[in-house]
Amino acid sequence: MNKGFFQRETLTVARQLIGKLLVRTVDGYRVSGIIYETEAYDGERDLACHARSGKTARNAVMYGDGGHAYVYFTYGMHWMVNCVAGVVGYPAAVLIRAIHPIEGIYHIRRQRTPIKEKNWCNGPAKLTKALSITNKLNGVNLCVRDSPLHIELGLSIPDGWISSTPRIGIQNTPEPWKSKPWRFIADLSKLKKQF
DNA sequence: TCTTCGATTGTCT
DNA sequence: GACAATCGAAGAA
Repeated sequence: MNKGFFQRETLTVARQLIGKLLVRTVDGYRVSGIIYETEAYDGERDLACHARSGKTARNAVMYGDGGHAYVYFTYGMHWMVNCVAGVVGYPAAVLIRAIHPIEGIYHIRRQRTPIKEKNWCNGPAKLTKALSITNKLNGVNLCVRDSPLHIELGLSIPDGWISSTPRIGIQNTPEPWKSKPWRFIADLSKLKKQF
């Protein structure tokens, strides 16, 4: 994807990332999946966003240019991957919550065994495990094909396949942020019929 | 299928 | 010192 794709309103980026292909390159081979669930985190005003208390060493990448990866560690054991949205100076990102595996199934199976196949990539920390995404990829450019992690055009998803709900795992966030319908999720059963 | 609960450590107050 | 943009096992139904 070109950089302009990411330099837009965070909610637009979150919606448009549904159906795109997330590609991880490991030792020259591709491990990838179609994105079908995302969440938008939009600026310092958004009290669910990591940038709510200003710039820190951890969230610095979010303040940079759109089209880069923001990878962080949480719950003492999990990595999460986001696409930075917007332009330099405006902290915003879109969390990738779930993907449908397409390439590199062998790699994914090896990472996720003995978990059942349907649960390989249906959660933000699950897909980072499946694609071997860690803090080493924090800040990488998602717009170039030779990057170890990047986004490609994938499928066009009809609006009718997508629903939006409040974001997950932000129970202690004050309103109105807790209830903002900034989570986008596509109907996986319909998506699967494309293959 | 649903609910509960322990795991485990970087980051910020 | 508290908490976190979660996961997966175990037990109940």
